[in-house]
Amino acid sequence: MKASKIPAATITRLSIYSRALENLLTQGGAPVVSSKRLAELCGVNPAQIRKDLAYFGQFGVRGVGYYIKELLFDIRKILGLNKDWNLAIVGMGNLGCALVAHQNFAKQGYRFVCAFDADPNKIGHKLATGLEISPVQDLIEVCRETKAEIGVICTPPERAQEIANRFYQVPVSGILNFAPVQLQTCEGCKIENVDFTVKLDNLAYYLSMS
Amino acid sequence: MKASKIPAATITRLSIYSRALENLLTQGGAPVVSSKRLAELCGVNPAQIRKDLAYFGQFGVRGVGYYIKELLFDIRKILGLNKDWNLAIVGMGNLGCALVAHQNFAKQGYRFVCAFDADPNKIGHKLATGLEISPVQDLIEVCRETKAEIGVICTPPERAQEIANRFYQVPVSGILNFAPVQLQTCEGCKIENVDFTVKLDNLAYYLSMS
DNA sequence: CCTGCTATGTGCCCAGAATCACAATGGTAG
DNA sequence: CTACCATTGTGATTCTGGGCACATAGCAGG
Repeated sequence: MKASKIPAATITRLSIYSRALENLLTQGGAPVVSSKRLAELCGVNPAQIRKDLAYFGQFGVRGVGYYIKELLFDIRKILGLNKDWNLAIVGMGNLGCALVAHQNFAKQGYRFVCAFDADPNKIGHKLATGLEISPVQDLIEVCRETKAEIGVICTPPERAQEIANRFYQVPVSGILNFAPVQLQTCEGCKIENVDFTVKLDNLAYYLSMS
Repeated sequence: MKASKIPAATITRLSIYSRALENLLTQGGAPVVSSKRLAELCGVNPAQIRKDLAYFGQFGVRGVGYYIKELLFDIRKILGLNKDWNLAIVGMGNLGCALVAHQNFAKQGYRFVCAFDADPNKIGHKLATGLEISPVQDLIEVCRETKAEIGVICTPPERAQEIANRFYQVPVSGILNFAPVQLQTCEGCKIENVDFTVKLDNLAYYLSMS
């Protein structure tokens, strides 16, 4: 497809729209939503929403708005969420375990298919979901067996790059990195960082301004 | 100060620079780093770094580079990290507990001073740090007593807005929101969202493209 | 003291993204 | 069937932010 012309920010917003649409669905109410209303819920400009959607086709009805259920379906399809995705997670500390147990992943079709840790005491331990922790030495092999497509890194920062390199060898096509370091990238593997201390630093900056 | 003219992206990058500088410090080596080298570590353009810093003054030595220790100190000061920040956290599920236990917060000067949950079974339970879980009904009162400045929301999405509204009444000056909803904002309170399912959706999109 | 080298600080330009404003169009009521 | 209304889809405009390139300035060596 003509992927590269679409702003990354648009994709991020599509994801946010889908959350809002899900909420609208569970709340019941009218089966239609206008770009104006959806914009309020998402904190963006109405024209922004229409333009974002325009990249992918025409989804609305003029004079009416967007049919919530259908639009949600279409957006999920655009995002590639009409299939399940297999996740491999490394670093089963507090955060790692919390992520595996977290509801939102499963709900969106993300499934943890293998988990790793370097600590020998943790190997073989079963998580709440029944998933068993494997030694990190076996990462490449187990990832291939379980057909992991996305790697999740929850290790301390000094270990993160090494784990990423192994993921590159599997190979996985994407990495979600929770460690506060900038990973060296690799052709064919897309990296997304989740760094909440960065977000906190942002808050600290704005608070110390005013 | 002349806050508003500075791009949000610049602040985010400053935070990333500070991580890289911390790593350089612990690794030892030369006491000086060039914008070129730092740019490699952070995955950005060298000119970008110089321009980001230029918003706040002159920190380098021409022909030499930046003194790591001093630059780190200066950046932390810019970000408002030369003081400790008091955090209040709501929703002590897996994720909430993991955050309280997480090392990186304390290291950067973020301290959890109170914790809340709606589940009566959890009230009074002590966390690993010695922090005791309070009933969410007492949020406003306890936040004031403990001088909480930033609120952290780890509740399910349907509860998040209600918690935010209480935080507004305290008032806190910032909220770090882990729930996958767009919170209604409030004058004087800055909100930062940490939504890793959005990041995952981004990955899913790019992977289903190629 | 002077010359050359290196890396910063910064003015200028360009690209991309957000917003505005309007034309196009489907639905509805009379 | 026709006319009107509401809301989408989109061309044009504006603005923010990133990158290039050069002038500037500190340091080292002779």
